[in-house]
Amino acid sequence: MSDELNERSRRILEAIVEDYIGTAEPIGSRAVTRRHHLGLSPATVRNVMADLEEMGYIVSPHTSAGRVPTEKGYRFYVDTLLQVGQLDSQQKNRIEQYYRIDGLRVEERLREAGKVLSAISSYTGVVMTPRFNCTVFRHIEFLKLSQGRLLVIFVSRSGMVQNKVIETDLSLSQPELEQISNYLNQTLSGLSIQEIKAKIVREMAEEKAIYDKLLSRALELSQEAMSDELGGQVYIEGASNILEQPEFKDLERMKRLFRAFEQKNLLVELLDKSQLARGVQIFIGSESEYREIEGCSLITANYSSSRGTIGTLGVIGPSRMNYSQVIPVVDYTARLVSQILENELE
Amino acid sequence: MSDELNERSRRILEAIVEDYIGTAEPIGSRAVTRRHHLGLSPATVRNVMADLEEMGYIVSPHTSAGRVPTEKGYRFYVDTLLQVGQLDSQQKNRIEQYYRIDGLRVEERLREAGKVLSAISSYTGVVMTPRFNCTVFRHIEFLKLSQGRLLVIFVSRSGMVQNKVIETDLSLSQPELEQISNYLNQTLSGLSIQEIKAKIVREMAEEKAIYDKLLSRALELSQEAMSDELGGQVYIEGASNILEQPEFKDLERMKRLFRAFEQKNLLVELLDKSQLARGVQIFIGSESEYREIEGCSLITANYSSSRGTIGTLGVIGPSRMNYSQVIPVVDYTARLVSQILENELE
DNA sequence: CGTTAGCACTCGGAAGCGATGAGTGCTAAG
DNA sequence: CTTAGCACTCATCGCTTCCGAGTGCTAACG
Repeated sequence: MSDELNERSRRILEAIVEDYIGTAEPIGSRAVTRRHHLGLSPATVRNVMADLEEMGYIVSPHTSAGRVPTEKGYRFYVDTLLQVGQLDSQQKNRIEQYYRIDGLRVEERLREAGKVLSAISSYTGVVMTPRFNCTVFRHIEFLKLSQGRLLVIFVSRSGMVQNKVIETDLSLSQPELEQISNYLNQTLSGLSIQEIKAKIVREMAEEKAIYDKLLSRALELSQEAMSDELGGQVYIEGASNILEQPEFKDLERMKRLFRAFEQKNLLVELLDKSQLARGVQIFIGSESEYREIEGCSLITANYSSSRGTIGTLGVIGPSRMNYSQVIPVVDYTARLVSQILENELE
Repeated sequence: MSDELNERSRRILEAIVEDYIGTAEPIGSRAVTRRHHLGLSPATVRNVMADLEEMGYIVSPHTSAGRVPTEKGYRFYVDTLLQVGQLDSQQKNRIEQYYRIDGLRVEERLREAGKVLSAISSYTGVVMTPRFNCTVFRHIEFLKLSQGRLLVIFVSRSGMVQNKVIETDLSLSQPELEQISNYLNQTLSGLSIQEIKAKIVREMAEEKAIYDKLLSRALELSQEAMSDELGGQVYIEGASNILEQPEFKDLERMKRLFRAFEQKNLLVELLDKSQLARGVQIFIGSESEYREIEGCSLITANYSSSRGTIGTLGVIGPSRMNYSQVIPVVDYTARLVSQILENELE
């Protein structure tokens, strides 16, 4: 596909994309020659632009307007034209400043990261907390709420606290529950949740051989407790920031985006996908397969600790997004968050 | 003040407010006579309207438009003209339907309440979780994160889990921390946080007399742990709902509101105020003293359990809000939430 | 043969303009 | 005190016009 475009066409496409990112207004042939002295006349540029349009990289909103990049255009730009620079140290400092706060919980730090992303990029920041499955066990606690209902509290090695309510037929007294907690805390410490799940299944299979009532109950409870996926919460920060973008003058479009923000499960799916890949990922417009965020792009990166904790963060903005600026910011923030998860917990 | 208006004026003001709530368009003298047969001619109504305007209950946006209620107008309407009906059982059912979900944590239930408020009112729902200070102690747990940093987990009697990170000079081993946890769990069980704080202060004062090292450390830790206000989280649900309201055609106004939603501490302050009162509270426009939510009204009610837990929930919408419908919804939802807090935990 | 100048054409958006009509305040009669 | 009548105001709507940015095409140029 990249053979399709010769050097000149590329430079012109690049000019159009960059100018459009800057101005949010359709770019005409004249504007291209004016701002980038390519040694070409507007007429020549026009010919090239007609070709680019034919190939689907740009479109014109109406006859007498300039051209605007299509998704394909942005994609080509991002893949082959764009070179992402390093963050200058000034911006690095600016990001780091945000993290100089002590005594925060992991959750707060993650939320803070979302705010940073939003503030620096001037779009909207998103952070997905680590999936429970991807964390390492540190501590579990059972508290009896009422007959048949138990509150379970998990703590992961990185210090994230999660809780859920489970219903069970086993009628256990609080002292018995404490025994079970103690037992599990000893035997499961340091294992990943996935390992634990496997272990439980394995031991349950040998259950007939288990005469230890406590053990069998402990297994039953912990299976129940870990049954479904926990976590994967999404923080959306600075949603109002995105309203400054001229594309959201359009009321309808804005409503749709905010609806999407409220349906967080949608974002969870999307962010989950990007968790499989390494490095910075970029979804442009409908590539994300969610019509709700039509015309928007999403730039994500994973953060992780050597303990296996893994989550995703990123920025949502209009497709007309300042990729060259946002990409390194997302990248750097993800690294910083990883580092914090690593260091702060020693 | 209510002497100011005779019966006829009141009925006309009522008509204007109600019609305006319904149509969102300025109400003219003719419209009043047409929709409410008061046995008066438009000319008479005009005279009355001129008086009402003079007194500040209504204004006209421009010469040739009808009249629109002022904040004073809404306030008078709410205070003396409005009679709130009971919820019909159909709506009650509709609300209750939302709560038929099992196995939810208290936090999720509260969030759900916000969604209900939003869905039923078609404005935006807000819920403030109980302030930590207003809960009853159930359980505490200390986990060591790294040198000098401890994770503290609290559970309230209603099953709400909160955690924070504290920094301490005391270097304690995990077993010691467990001892302390156990000690505190035994001695503090069933006390309200406020009682506990008082107790700690009292016992600290007698500290010289304490030779029990464990006890003294336990006191120190728990004081640190409870030092500042926890909780008071605000959930905002259905923010996008409010965008359907014609007043938010105005981009600027909308931005301001969404900015306000992001500054949750602002809402915390506001909701805190209403926590002092009993029953349904109504803030109209600038009465709330927050310019950010200019032109908006807030209807709140407290929920509580006999255990002393207490929080606030409500609805935010434009001042042109359907008070007669929303007030009973907020009231009923608060009761329902109280009941759930009470029952579910047996 | 690629490039460029010239030109006619398109079309969205702003500006101007008058008609419309809802609504008002005032006055005078009932 | 109420109301009918009337002159007046002014936002809104639809219409036309104008402007200019931008295009595609053609023909000339190097």
